[in-house]
Amino acid sequence: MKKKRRSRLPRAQRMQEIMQVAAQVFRDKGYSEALTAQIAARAGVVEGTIYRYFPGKRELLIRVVEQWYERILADYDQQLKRLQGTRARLRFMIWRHLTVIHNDPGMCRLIFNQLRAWPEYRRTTVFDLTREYTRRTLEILQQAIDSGEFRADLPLRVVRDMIYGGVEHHTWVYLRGEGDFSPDAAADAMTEMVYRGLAHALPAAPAEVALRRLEAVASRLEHSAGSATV
Amino acid sequence: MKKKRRSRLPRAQRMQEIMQVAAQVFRDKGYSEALTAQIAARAGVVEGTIYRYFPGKRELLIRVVEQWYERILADYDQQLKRLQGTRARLRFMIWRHLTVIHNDPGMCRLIFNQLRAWPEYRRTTVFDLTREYTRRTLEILQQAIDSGEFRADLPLRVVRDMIYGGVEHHTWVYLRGEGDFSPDAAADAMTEMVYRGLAHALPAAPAEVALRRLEAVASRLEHSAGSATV
DNA sequence: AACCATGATGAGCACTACTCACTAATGAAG
DNA sequence: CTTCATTAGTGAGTAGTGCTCATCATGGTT
Repeated sequence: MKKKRRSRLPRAQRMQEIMQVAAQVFRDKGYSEALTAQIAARAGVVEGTIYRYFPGKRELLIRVVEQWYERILADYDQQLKRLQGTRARLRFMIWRHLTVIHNDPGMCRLIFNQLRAWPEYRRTTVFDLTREYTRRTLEILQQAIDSGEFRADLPLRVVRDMIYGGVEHHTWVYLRGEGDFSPDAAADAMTEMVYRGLAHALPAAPAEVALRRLEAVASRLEHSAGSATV
Repeated sequence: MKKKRRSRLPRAQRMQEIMQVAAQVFRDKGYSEALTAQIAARAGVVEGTIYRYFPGKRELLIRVVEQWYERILADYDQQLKRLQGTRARLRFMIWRHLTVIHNDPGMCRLIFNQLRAWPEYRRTTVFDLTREYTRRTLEILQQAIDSGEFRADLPLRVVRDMIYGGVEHHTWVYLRGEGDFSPDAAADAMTEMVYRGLAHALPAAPAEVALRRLEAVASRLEHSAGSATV
Protein backbone atom coordinates (compact mmCIF):
# COMPACT_ATOMS: atom_id res chain seq x y z
CA MET A 1 0.00 0.00 0.00
CA LYS A 2 2.13 2.85 -1.29
CA LYS A 3 0.33 6.06 -0.58
CA LYS A 4 2.43 8.85 -2.08
CA ARG A 5 3.13 11.69 0.29
CA ARG A 6 2.68 14.82 -1.68
CA SER A 7 4.32 17.58 0.31
CA ARG A 8 3.69 20.97 -1.14
CA LEU A 9 6.72 23.19 -0.65
CA PRO A 10 7.09 26.88 -1.44
CA ARG A 11 8.60 27.49 -4.83
CA ALA A 12 12.01 28.70 -3.66
CA GLN A 13 12.52 25.84 -1.28
CA ARG A 14 11.63 23.09 -3.75
CA MET A 15 13.89 24.73 -6.29
CA GLN A 16 16.73 24.73 -3.82
CA GLU A 17 16.24 21.06 -3.00
CA ILE A 18 16.24 20.06 -6.64
CA MET A 19 19.37 22.10 -7.33
CA GLN A 20 21.18 20.59 -4.39
CA VAL A 21 20.41 17.04 -5.49
CA ALA A 22 21.17 17.87 -9.10
CA ALA A 23 24.55 19.30 -8.14
CA GLN A 24 25.57 16.04 -6.53
CA VAL A 25 24.27 13.80 -9.31
CA PHE A 26 25.98 15.95 -11.95
CA ARG A 27 29.21 15.83 -9.99
CA ASP A 28 29.08 12.07 -9.60
CA LYS A 29 27.89 11.04 -13.04
CA GLY A 30 28.82 13.88 -15.35
CA TYR A 31 26.28 15.73 -17.42
CA SER A 32 25.09 13.20 -19.96
CA GLU A 33 25.19 10.23 -17.60
CA ALA A 34 23.13 12.12 -15.05
CA LEU A 35 19.49 11.27 -15.72
CA THR A 36 16.66 13.65 -14.98
CA ALA A 37 14.75 10.63 -13.70
CA GLN A 38 17.45 9.97 -11.13
CA ILE A 39 17.65 13.58 -10.03
CA ALA A 40 13.89 13.61 -9.60
CA ALA A 41 13.91 10.34 -7.66
CA ARG A 42 16.62 11.48 -5.25
CA ALA A 43 14.86 14.79 -4.74
CA GLY A 44 11.70 12.91 -3.87
CA VAL A 45 9.67 14.33 -6.74
CA VAL A 46 8.51 13.15 -10.10
CA GLU A 47 10.34 13.97 -13.31
CA GLY A 48 7.74 16.43 -14.51
CA THR A 49 8.16 18.51 -11.37
CA ILE A 50 11.70 19.46 -12.37
CA TYR A 51 10.36 21.06 -15.51
CA ARG A 52 8.02 23.26 -13.50
CA TYR A 53 11.14 24.98 -12.12
CA PHE A 54 13.71 24.68 -14.87
CA PRO A 55 13.24 24.94 -18.64
CA GLY A 56 15.40 21.87 -19.18
CA LYS A 57 18.34 19.80 -18.09
CA ARG A 58 20.87 22.24 -19.53
CA GLU A 59 19.40 25.22 -17.75
CA LEU A 60 19.35 23.18 -14.55
CA LEU A 61 23.08 22.61 -14.79
CA ILE A 62 23.64 26.27 -15.56
CA ARG A 63 21.72 27.36 -12.49
CA VAL A 64 23.52 24.82 -10.32
CA VAL A 65 26.94 25.96 -11.50
CA GLU A 66 26.05 29.62 -11.17
CA GLN A 67 25.04 29.22 -7.56
CA TRP A 68 28.15 27.22 -6.78
CA TYR A 69 30.40 29.74 -8.49
CA GLU A 70 28.94 32.73 -6.74
CA ARG A 71 29.56 31.08 -3.41
CA ILE A 72 33.14 30.24 -4.39
CA LEU A 73 33.94 33.81 -5.31
CA ALA A 74 32.22 35.39 -2.32
CA ASP A 75 35.29 36.08 -0.20
CA TYR A 76 37.71 36.37 -3.09
CA ASP A 77 38.03 40.12 -3.03
CA GLN A 78 38.56 40.45 0.68
CA GLN A 79 41.39 37.96 0.64
CA LEU A 80 43.00 39.66 -2.34
CA LYS A 81 42.79 43.13 -0.82
CA ARG A 82 44.71 41.96 2.20
CA LEU A 83 47.71 41.05 0.05
CA GLN A 84 50.45 43.50 -0.82
CA GLY A 85 52.94 43.30 -3.65
CA THR A 86 52.74 41.93 -7.14
CA ARG A 87 54.21 38.57 -6.35
CA ALA A 88 51.91 37.80 -3.43
CA ARG A 89 48.83 38.96 -5.28
CA LEU A 90 49.75 37.07 -8.43
CA ARG A 91 50.47 33.93 -6.51
CA PHE A 92 47.16 34.19 -4.73
CA MET A 93 45.22 34.38 -8.00
CA ILE A 94 46.97 31.27 -9.28
CA TRP A 95 46.87 29.36 -6.02
CA ARG A 96 43.21 30.10 -5.52
CA HIS A 97 42.25 28.77 -8.94
CA LEU A 98 44.28 25.63 -8.35
CA THR A 99 42.69 25.15 -4.96
CA VAL A 100 39.14 25.52 -6.22
CA ILE A 101 39.79 22.76 -8.73
CA HIS A 102 41.44 20.63 -6.07
CA ASN A 103 38.50 21.02 -3.72
CA ASP A 104 35.68 20.35 -6.17
CA PRO A 105 36.95 18.56 -9.26
CA GLY A 106 33.51 17.25 -10.17
CA MET A 107 32.00 20.70 -10.49
CA CYS A 108 35.02 22.05 -12.35
CA ARG A 109 34.85 19.18 -14.80
CA LEU A 110 31.27 20.16 -15.58
CA ILE A 111 32.32 23.74 -16.25
CA PHE A 112 35.35 22.85 -18.35
CA ASN A 113 33.84 20.05 -20.40
CA GLN A 114 30.20 21.00 -20.72
CA LEU A 115 29.14 24.48 -19.79
CA ARG A 116 31.99 26.28 -21.48
CA ALA A 117 31.32 24.52 -24.77
CA TRP A 118 27.64 25.48 -24.93
CA PRO A 119 26.41 28.49 -26.84
CA GLU A 120 24.49 29.64 -23.75
CA TYR A 121 27.79 30.07 -21.91
CA ARG A 122 28.09 33.72 -22.85
CA ARG A 123 24.87 34.76 -21.15
CA THR A 124 25.84 32.89 -17.98
CA THR A 125 26.95 34.69 -14.85
CA VAL A 126 29.76 32.12 -14.75
CA PHE A 127 31.04 33.75 -17.92
CA ASP A 128 30.76 37.23 -16.45
CA LEU A 129 32.37 36.32 -13.16
CA THR A 130 35.21 34.49 -14.87
CA ARG A 131 35.88 37.52 -17.04
CA GLU A 132 35.81 39.71 -13.98
CA TYR A 133 38.43 37.65 -12.22
CA THR A 134 40.76 37.10 -15.12
CA ARG A 135 40.53 40.85 -15.62
CA ARG A 136 41.69 41.24 -12.05
CA THR A 137 44.80 39.24 -12.89
CA LEU A 138 45.41 41.50 -15.85
CA GLU A 139 45.13 44.49 -13.54
CA ILE A 140 47.79 43.12 -11.23
CA LEU A 141 50.12 42.68 -14.18
CA GLN A 142 49.30 46.12 -15.56
CA GLN A 143 49.96 47.79 -12.22
CA ALA A 144 53.33 46.09 -12.06
CA ILE A 145 54.10 47.48 -15.47
CA ASP A 146 52.97 50.95 -14.51
CA SER A 147 55.17 50.93 -11.45
CA GLY A 148 58.16 49.87 -13.51
CA GLU A 149 58.39 46.48 -11.86
CA PHE A 150 57.46 44.60 -15.02
CA ARG A 151 58.46 45.28 -18.57
CA ALA A 152 55.74 46.13 -21.02
CA ASP A 153 56.91 44.31 -24.13
CA LEU A 154 54.74 41.19 -23.86
CA PRO A 155 51.00 41.12 -24.55
CA LEU A 156 49.38 40.64 -21.15
CA ARG A 157 46.52 38.63 -22.63
CA VAL A 158 48.95 35.92 -23.61
CA VAL A 159 50.45 35.92 -20.14
CA ARG A 160 47.00 35.60 -18.62
CA ASP A 161 46.24 32.73 -21.01
CA MET A 162 49.41 30.94 -19.95
CA ILE A 163 48.42 31.33 -16.32
CA TYR A 164 44.84 30.11 -16.55
CA GLY A 165 45.48 27.63 -19.31
CA GLY A 166 48.50 26.35 -17.44
CA VAL A 167 46.45 25.82 -14.30
CA GLU A 168 43.86 23.80 -16.16
CA HIS A 169 46.31 21.76 -18.13
CA HIS A 170 48.18 21.01 -14.94
CA THR A 171 45.04 19.70 -13.25
CA TRP A 172 43.76 17.47 -16.02
CA VAL A 173 45.09 14.19 -14.81
CA TYR A 174 43.56 14.93 -11.44
CA LEU A 175 40.28 15.93 -13.05
CA ARG A 176 40.19 12.58 -14.80
CA GLY A 177 40.61 10.97 -11.40
CA GLU A 178 43.98 9.51 -12.24
CA GLY A 179 46.37 11.34 -9.98
CA ASP A 180 46.91 14.30 -7.72
CA PHE A 181 48.71 17.64 -7.69
CA SER A 182 49.89 20.18 -5.17
CA PRO A 183 48.25 23.61 -5.45
CA ASP A 184 51.08 25.13 -3.44
CA ALA A 185 53.93 23.69 -5.46
CA ALA A 186 52.24 24.47 -8.77
CA ALA A 187 51.39 28.01 -7.67
CA ASP A 188 54.97 28.63 -6.64
CA ALA A 189 56.35 27.40 -9.94
CA MET A 190 53.89 29.31 -12.08
CA THR A 191 54.30 32.52 -10.14
CA GLU A 192 58.05 32.27 -10.45
CA MET A 193 57.74 31.61 -14.16
CA VAL A 194 55.53 34.64 -14.76
CA TYR A 195 57.68 36.79 -12.55
CA ARG A 196 60.86 35.96 -14.37
CA GLY A 197 59.13 36.24 -17.71
CA LEU A 198 57.99 39.77 -17.03
CA ALA A 199 60.53 41.21 -14.62
CA HIS A 200 63.05 43.57 -16.13
CA ALA A 201 66.08 41.95 -17.63
CA LEU A 202 69.28 42.51 -15.75
CA PRO A 203 72.08 43.01 -18.30
CA ALA A 204 71.43 46.58 -19.42
CA ALA A 205 70.57 48.76 -16.47
CA PRO A 206 70.32 52.13 -18.13
CA ALA A 207 69.68 55.17 -16.02
CA GLU A 208 66.11 55.40 -17.26
CA VAL A 209 65.15 51.95 -16.02
CA ALA A 210 66.93 52.54 -12.74
CA LEU A 211 65.07 55.79 -12.25
CA ARG A 212 61.71 54.20 -12.97
CA ARG A 213 62.37 51.58 -10.40
CA LEU A 214 63.54 54.12 -7.88
CA GLU A 215 60.35 56.06 -8.44
CA ALA A 216 58.37 52.90 -7.90
CA VAL A 217 60.17 52.31 -4.64
CA ALA A 218 59.51 55.87 -3.54
CA SER A 219 55.86 55.52 -4.40
CA ARG A 220 55.63 52.36 -2.39
CA LEU A 221 57.32 53.98 0.55
CA GLU A 222 54.90 56.87 0.42
CA HIS A 223 52.02 54.45 0.28
CA SER A 224 53.34 52.44 3.21
CA ALA A 225 53.88 55.52 5.28
CA GLY A 226 50.35 56.71 4.48
CA SER A 227 48.68 53.46 5.48
CA ALA A 228 50.88 53.21 8.54
CA THR A 229 49.67 56.54 9.94
CA VAL A 230 46.04 55.66 9.16
CA MET B 1 9.11 3.91 -58.33
CA LYS B 2 12.33 4.51 -56.41
CA LYS B 3 14.38 1.38 -56.70
CA LYS B 4 17.31 1.75 -54.32
CA ARG B 5 20.68 1.26 -55.93
CA ARG B 6 22.58 -0.97 -53.61
CA SER B 7 26.25 -0.67 -54.47
CA ARG B 8 28.33 -3.22 -52.68
CA LEU B 9 31.70 -1.74 -51.78
CA PRO B 10 34.71 -3.49 -50.26
CA ARG B 11 34.84 -3.14 -46.50
CA ALA B 12 37.75 -0.72 -46.30
CA GLN B 13 36.32 1.64 -48.88
CA ARG B 14 32.86 1.88 -47.33
CA MET B 15 34.47 2.47 -43.97
CA GLN B 16 36.51 5.30 -45.40
CA GLU B 17 33.47 6.92 -46.98
CA ILE B 18 31.53 6.81 -43.74
CA MET B 19 34.44 8.24 -41.78
CA GLN B 20 34.90 11.04 -44.26
CA VAL B 21 31.26 12.06 -44.09
CA ALA B 22 31.19 11.64 -40.32
CA ALA B 23 34.22 13.89 -39.93
CA GLN B 24 32.45 16.72 -41.70
CA VAL B 25 29.15 16.30 -39.90
CA PHE B 26 30.91 16.16 -36.52
CA ARG B 27 32.89 19.26 -37.39
CA ASP B 28 29.81 21.19 -38.46
CA LYS B 29 27.36 20.13 -35.79
CA GLY B 30 29.44 19.02 -32.85
CA TYR B 31 29.19 15.56 -31.35
CA SER B 32 25.76 15.45 -29.78
CA GLU B 33 24.05 17.49 -32.49
CA ALA B 34 25.45 15.23 -35.18
CA LEU B 35 22.88 12.51 -35.81
CA THR B 36 23.79 9.03 -36.95
CA ALA B 37 20.80 9.24 -39.27
CA GLN B 38 22.27 12.29 -40.96
CA ILE B 39 25.71 10.77 -41.29
CA ALA B 40 24.16 7.68 -42.84
CA ALA B 41 22.03 9.73 -45.22
CA ARG B 42 24.95 11.82 -46.44
CA ALA B 43 27.07 8.72 -46.87
CA GLY B 44 24.33 7.20 -48.98
CA VAL B 45 23.72 4.26 -46.69
CA VAL B 46 21.18 3.32 -44.10
CA GLU B 47 21.71 3.86 -40.38
CA GLY B 48 22.20 0.20 -39.63
CA THR B 49 25.11 0.02 -42.05
CA ILE B 50 27.20 2.31 -39.86
CA TYR B 51 26.96 -0.19 -37.05
CA ARG B 52 28.36 -2.94 -39.27
CA TYR B 53 31.64 -0.99 -39.29
CA PHE B 54 31.69 0.85 -35.98
CA PRO B 55 30.54 -0.33 -32.55
CA GLY B 56 28.82 2.99 -31.91
CA LYS B 57 28.78 6.72 -32.42
CA ARG B 58 31.53 7.32 -29.88
CA GLU B 59 33.88 4.84 -31.46
CA LEU B 60 33.13 6.41 -34.83
CA LEU B 61 34.29 9.78 -33.56
CA ILE B 62 37.36 8.22 -32.03
CA ARG B 63 38.33 6.57 -35.30
CA VAL B 64 37.70 9.78 -37.23
CA VAL B 65 39.84 11.85 -34.88
CA GLU B 66 42.60 9.25 -34.83
CA GLN B 67 42.91 9.24 -38.58
CA TRP B 68 42.90 13.02 -38.71
CA TYR B 69 45.50 13.30 -35.96
CA GLU B 70 47.88 10.82 -37.54
CA ARG B 71 47.78 12.79 -40.74
CA ILE B 72 48.41 16.04 -38.87
CA LEU B 73 51.49 14.69 -37.14
CA ALA B 74 52.92 12.94 -40.18
CA ASP B 75 55.56 15.51 -41.11
CA TYR B 76 56.02 16.89 -37.64
CA ASP B 77 59.34 15.22 -36.94
CA GLN B 78 60.97 16.13 -40.21
CA GLN B 79 60.18 19.80 -39.74
CA LEU B 80 61.43 19.74 -36.18
CA LYS B 81 64.69 18.02 -37.07
CA ARG B 82 65.48 20.75 -39.53
CA LEU B 83 65.45 23.38 -36.79
CA GLN B 84 68.50 24.24 -34.72
CA GLY B 85 68.62 25.92 -31.35
CA THR B 86 66.35 25.88 -28.36
CA ARG B 87 64.44 29.00 -29.21
CA ALA B 88 63.61 28.00 -32.77
CA ARG B 89 62.61 24.48 -31.78
CA LEU B 90 60.51 25.68 -28.87
CA ARG B 91 58.78 28.26 -31.00
CA PHE B 92 58.03 25.66 -33.61
CA MET B 93 56.30 23.38 -31.11
CA ILE B 94 54.13 26.24 -29.91
CA TRP B 95 53.47 27.70 -33.33
CA ARG B 96 52.56 24.33 -34.77
CA HIS B 97 49.99 23.65 -32.10
CA LEU B 98 48.46 27.07 -32.59
CA THR B 99 48.36 26.58 -36.34
CA VAL B 100 46.67 23.20 -36.16
CA ILE B 101 43.89 24.76 -34.10
CA HIS B 102 43.66 27.70 -36.46
CA ASN B 103 43.37 25.44 -39.49
CA ASP B 104 40.79 23.00 -38.19
CA PRO B 105 38.94 24.46 -35.22
CA GLY B 106 35.99 22.12 -35.66
CA MET B 107 38.08 19.01 -35.21
CA CYS B 108 40.02 20.50 -32.30
CA ARG B 109 36.80 21.42 -30.56
CA LEU B 110 35.75 17.78 -30.76
CA ILE B 111 39.01 16.67 -29.19
CA PHE B 112 39.01 19.31 -26.46
CA ASN B 113 35.36 19.14 -25.48
CA GLN B 114 34.40 15.55 -26.13
CA LEU B 115 37.11 13.02 -26.71
CA ARG B 116 39.41 14.15 -23.94
CA ALA B 117 36.62 13.95 -21.38
CA TRP B 118 35.69 10.36 -22.17
CA PRO B 119 37.06 7.42 -20.25
CA GLU B 120 38.07 5.75 -23.51
CA TYR B 121 40.50 8.58 -24.16
CA ARG B 122 43.41 6.79 -22.55
CA ARG B 123 43.31 3.86 -24.94
CA THR B 124 43.15 6.19 -27.94
CA THR B 125 46.12 6.74 -30.22
CA VAL B 126 45.29 10.44 -29.89
CA PHE B 127 46.27 10.11 -26.25
CA ASP B 128 49.50 8.31 -27.10
CA LEU B 129 50.49 10.71 -29.86
CA THR B 130 49.74 13.74 -27.71
CA ARG B 131 51.90 12.35 -24.94
CA GLU B 132 54.63 11.68 -27.44
CA TYR B 133 54.66 15.25 -28.65
CA THR B 134 54.37 16.98 -25.34
CA ARG B 135 57.24 14.75 -24.27
CA ARG B 136 59.21 16.13 -27.19
CA THR B 137 58.70 19.63 -25.82
CA LEU B 138 59.98 18.46 -22.46
CA GLU B 139 63.05 17.06 -24.20
CA ILE B 140 63.82 20.39 -25.79
CA LEU B 141 63.63 22.05 -22.39
CA GLN B 142 65.71 19.33 -20.76
CA GLN B 143 68.41 19.59 -23.40
CA ALA B 144 68.62 23.32 -22.83
CA ILE B 145 69.08 22.66 -19.16
CA ASP B 146 71.75 20.03 -19.79
CA SER B 147 73.67 22.41 -22.03
CA GLY B 148 73.54 25.11 -19.36
CA GLU B 149 71.33 27.38 -21.43
CA PHE B 150 68.37 27.06 -19.05
CA ARG B 151 68.31 26.97 -15.29
CA ALA B 152 67.01 23.84 -13.63
CA ASP B 153 65.08 25.24 -10.70
CA LEU B 154 61.57 25.08 -12.16
CA PRO B 155 59.59 21.86 -12.67
CA LEU B 156 59.49 21.31 -16.42
CA ARG B 157 56.05 19.72 -16.24
CA VAL B 158 54.59 22.99 -15.07
CA VAL B 159 56.33 24.85 -17.88
CA ARG B 160 54.94 22.37 -20.39
CA ASP B 161 51.48 22.82 -18.91
CA MET B 162 51.74 26.59 -19.24
CA ILE B 163 52.71 26.19 -22.87
CA TYR B 164 49.99 23.80 -23.96
CA GLY B 165 47.38 25.16 -21.60
CA GLY B 166 48.25 28.67 -22.68
CA VAL B 167 47.81 27.76 -26.31
CA GLU B 168 44.38 26.32 -25.71
CA HIS B 169 43.21 29.10 -23.49
CA HIS B 170 44.40 31.60 -26.05
CA THR B 171 42.38 29.96 -28.82
CA TRP B 172 39.07 29.58 -27.00
CA VAL B 173 37.31 32.61 -28.29
CA TYR B 174 38.26 31.53 -31.78
CA LEU B 175 37.09 27.97 -31.11
CA ARG B 176 33.72 29.35 -30.08
CA GLY B 177 33.61 31.13 -33.40
CA GLU B 178 33.67 34.56 -31.86
CA GLY B 179 36.98 35.99 -32.94
CA ASP B 180 40.39 35.27 -34.37
CA PHE B 181 44.00 35.06 -33.26
CA SER B 182 47.44 35.16 -34.82
CA PRO B 183 49.47 31.96 -34.45
CA ASP B 184 52.65 33.89 -35.21
CA ALA B 185 52.13 36.67 -32.71
CA ALA B 186 51.01 34.29 -29.98
CA ALA B 187 53.90 31.92 -30.65
CA ASP B 188 56.37 34.78 -30.42
CA ALA B 189 55.00 36.00 -27.12
CA MET B 190 54.81 32.56 -25.54
CA THR B 191 58.27 31.59 -26.66
CA GLU B 192 59.68 34.79 -25.28
CA MET B 193 57.88 34.24 -22.01
CA VAL B 194 59.21 30.71 -21.60
CA TYR B 195 62.68 31.75 -22.65
CA ARG B 196 62.89 34.54 -20.13
CA GLY B 197 61.38 32.35 -17.47
CA LEU B 198 64.03 29.70 -17.85
CA ALA B 199 67.11 31.44 -19.19
CA HIS B 200 69.96 32.06 -16.77
CA ALA B 201 70.08 35.47 -15.21
CA LEU B 202 73.16 37.45 -16.01
CA PRO B 203 75.50 38.50 -13.20
CA ALA B 204 74.06 41.53 -11.50
CA ALA B 205 75.76 44.90 -11.89
CA PRO B 206 76.53 46.92 -8.74
CA ALA B 207 73.75 49.39 -9.50
CA GLU B 208 71.35 46.48 -9.78
CA VAL B 209 72.35 45.18 -6.40
CA ALA B 210 71.74 48.59 -4.86
CA LEU B 211 68.27 48.74 -6.39
CA ARG B 212 67.46 45.25 -5.17
CA ARG B 213 68.35 46.29 -1.63
CA LEU B 214 66.24 49.42 -1.87
CA GLU B 215 63.32 47.35 -3.05
CA ALA B 216 63.82 44.92 -0.22
CA VAL B 217 63.76 47.81 2.26
CA ALA B 218 60.52 49.04 0.74
CA SER B 219 59.05 45.58 0.97
CA ARG B 220 59.98 45.29 4.65
CA LEU B 221 58.44 48.65 5.41
CA GLU B 222 55.29 47.65 3.61
CA HIS B 223 55.05 44.52 5.65
CA SER B 224 55.55 46.22 8.98
CA ALA B 225 53.14 48.95 7.99
CA GLY B 226 50.59 46.38 6.86
CA SER B 227 50.82 44.29 10.02
CA ALA B 228 50.70 47.44 12.11
CA THR B 229 47.40 48.59 10.67
CA VAL B 230 45.91 45.08 10.80
C1' DA C 1 -16.05 25.41 5.95
C1' DA C 2 -15.54 26.66 1.31
C1' DC C 3 -12.48 28.14 -2.00
C1' DC C 4 -8.87 28.33 -5.34
C1' DA C 5 -4.14 29.48 -6.77
C1' DT C 6 -0.69 26.69 -7.71
C1' DG C 7 2.58 22.76 -6.44
C1' DA C 8 2.74 18.18 -7.96
C1' DT C 9 1.57 14.27 -10.71
C1' DG C 10 2.35 10.48 -14.22
C1' DA C 11 0.96 8.80 -18.52
C1' DG C 12 2.54 9.54 -22.78
C1' DC C 13 5.22 11.91 -26.79
C1' DA C 14 9.27 12.76 -29.73
C1' DC C 15 13.53 11.75 -30.74
C1' DT C 16 17.77 9.09 -31.23
C1' DA C 17 21.31 5.59 -30.74
C1' DC C 18 21.39 0.99 -31.62
C1' DT C 19 19.78 -4.20 -32.98
C1' DC C 20 18.69 -8.09 -35.82
C1' DA C 21 16.39 -11.11 -38.86
C1' DC C 22 16.39 -10.82 -43.49
C1' DT C 23 17.72 -9.53 -48.65
C1' DA C 24 20.47 -9.52 -52.58
C1' DA C 25 24.96 -8.30 -54.88
C1' DT C 26 29.28 -10.29 -55.92
C1' DG C 27 32.75 -13.45 -57.19
C1' DA C 28 34.13 -18.27 -57.30
C1' DA C 29 33.22 -23.03 -58.44
C1' DG C 30 31.17 -26.47 -61.25
C1' DC D 1 26.39 -19.85 -68.03
C1' DT D 2 24.44 -21.51 -63.84
C1' DT D 3 24.71 -22.33 -59.06
C1' DC D 4 25.95 -21.18 -54.71
C1' DA D 5 28.30 -19.37 -50.61
C1' DT D 6 29.72 -15.23 -48.63
C1' DT D 7 28.80 -11.03 -46.73
C1' DA D 8 27.58 -5.97 -47.64
C1' DG D 9 23.52 -3.76 -46.93
C1' DT D 10 18.68 -3.12 -45.35
C1' DG D 11 14.88 -1.13 -42.57
C1' DA D 12 11.51 -2.09 -39.31
C1' DG D 13 11.65 -2.17 -34.68
C1' DT D 14 13.45 -1.47 -29.54
C1' DA D 15 15.06 0.83 -25.45
C1' DG D 16 16.04 4.66 -23.16
C1' DT D 17 15.83 9.66 -22.29
C1' DG D 18 14.46 14.51 -22.14
C1' DC D 19 10.35 16.80 -22.02
C1' DT D 20 4.91 18.01 -22.18
C1' DC D 21 0.38 18.62 -20.50
C1' DA D 22 -4.16 17.60 -18.89
C1' DT D 23 -5.40 16.62 -14.34
C1' DC D 24 -5.25 16.18 -9.33
C1' DA D 25 -5.03 17.81 -4.62
C1' DT D 26 -2.88 20.69 -0.96
C1' DG D 27 -2.50 24.35 2.22
C1' DG D 28 -3.13 29.06 2.99
C1' DT D 29 -6.95 32.59 2.64
C1' DT D 30 -11.45 34.39 3.15
